[in-house]
Amino acid sequence: MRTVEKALKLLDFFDERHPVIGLSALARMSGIDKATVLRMLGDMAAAGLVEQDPASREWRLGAGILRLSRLREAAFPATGVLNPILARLAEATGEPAHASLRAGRDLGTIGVVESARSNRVYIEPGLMLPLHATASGVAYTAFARPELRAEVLARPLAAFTGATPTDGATLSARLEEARALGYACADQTFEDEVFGIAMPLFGPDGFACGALAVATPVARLTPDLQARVLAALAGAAREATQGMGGHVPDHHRIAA
Amino acid sequence: MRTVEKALKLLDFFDERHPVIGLSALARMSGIDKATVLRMLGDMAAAGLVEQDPASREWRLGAGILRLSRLREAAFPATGVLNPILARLAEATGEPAHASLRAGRDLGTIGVVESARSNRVYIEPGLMLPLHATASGVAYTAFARPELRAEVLARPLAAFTGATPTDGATLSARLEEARALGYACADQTFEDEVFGIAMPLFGPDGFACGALAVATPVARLTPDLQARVLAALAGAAREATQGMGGHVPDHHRIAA
DNA sequence: CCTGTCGGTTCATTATATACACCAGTGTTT
DNA sequence: AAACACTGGTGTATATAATGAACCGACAGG
Repeated sequence: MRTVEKALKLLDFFDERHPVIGLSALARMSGIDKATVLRMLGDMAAAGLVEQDPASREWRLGAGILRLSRLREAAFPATGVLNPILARLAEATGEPAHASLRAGRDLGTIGVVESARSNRVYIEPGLMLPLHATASGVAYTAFARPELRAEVLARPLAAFTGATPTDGATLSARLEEARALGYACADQTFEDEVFGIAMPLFGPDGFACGALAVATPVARLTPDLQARVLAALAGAAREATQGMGGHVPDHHRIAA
Repeated sequence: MRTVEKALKLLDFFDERHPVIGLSALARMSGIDKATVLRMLGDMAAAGLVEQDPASREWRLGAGILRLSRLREAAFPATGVLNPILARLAEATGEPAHASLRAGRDLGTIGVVESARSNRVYIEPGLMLPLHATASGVAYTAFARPELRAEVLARPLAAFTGATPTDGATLSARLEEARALGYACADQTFEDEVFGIAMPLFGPDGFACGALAVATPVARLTPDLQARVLAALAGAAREATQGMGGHVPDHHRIAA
């Protein structure tokens, strides 16, 4: 594997449960030799992607990421546009809403607004959403560039729950359904007890660049709630696409 | 040079003036062969650090950065804490305020709040602030870990204006002055006509981890304005340090 | 038609990354 | 106290992965 790719994969070991990681632990997690990991961390630290706590000698994501993030937001506003839309969406539906954009192979969650309820789905910040196993992923893939659809179908499809589509035929049917409806649903395909409803966000080229989604506990899902969510999502997704400078293609129609 | 380091240096060519860059242009700017740059971009795209516009084939910073940024903010809130403080600081002083944190060799600007005035200093988003040539850099370096001070003094000091301190003795005096005063001033040492006033932000270990600064056009700087800025900065910096979980060391006293 | 530039690919050469062994420091357990 | 199991970090021979010149097809302008 390419060295740069390997080094950057180290970043993926940092998440909500592992905000700081020691050298040996990171080497163990990644299966890469300690000496190599250390050199990679040093290189990434020089770019500000990671930084080392001088006291504990543990590593964490670096402030350079915040700088790059600001830089990207200045050129292509996404977070700034999406957050207020997510807030209204969560308010209107009473369930947490989240937005994700293509980042590498999968969708990276870049915005989450929780709902006020106590029993609600928890969406981890920065969670990666697999394209075949989430409502967002299916909604995105269905309206992404055709090459991507073929590529996703060719990949091995990991099972996250018993309901995860793991064969190309099933996934292909889901994608067709999403294209017909204009949105995608995921009934516990990624996490048990969680039902996801998602609509694509479009880029300037008329192809999907991400998704907007609402997640509810299956126990609370009623036809009425689903209808309300869809109505709110449709407006929110259109607004989000326009706000980011995207273009909703003519063929994209929401079943009302 | 290490391959990973070289690859990540490519990210630094993206700024406000160059939000998207083509392959050949990036190769030219970096002095690295086209083929190598392409492979590096591919690896970084797999991690979501960059992405390619499918239409124009040009490259830009990727959405994965937004994801990582959220992840870091969830673990170590900085932007979220600093922005409201910056807003109040800009409001109180009438001049733009900015915050920066250590990112690699220099300070990376991670938050800027402009003032309402028409004639004001413009701070580019994501700008890197050299440690020896800016008020923020001097304030940070003066209160950073001693090893860092030695390292900075050992580096060659680039001149940005005629007033930039380029020899160790001058810089060393500036650092001593900053340590005595508790803040640093920069009279056109980075940009002509710009006067910067900065105070350090402290980490949990009692050493500086960044800086909070106000920039004014030299023409407008009066003793009165400087006093107002210093008063506002002192409160803001203390608040910011505490908000990020840092610890203001006992020896750090602000001359009132 | 010629020319310059673009993004991208190929492949022999070589420079770079790798992993083993090792070191020093620290905290636990015996 | 002594042995042990960790930790973060270093040095170096070996092998792997990075490199860059040449090349390709496409496109734009003169």
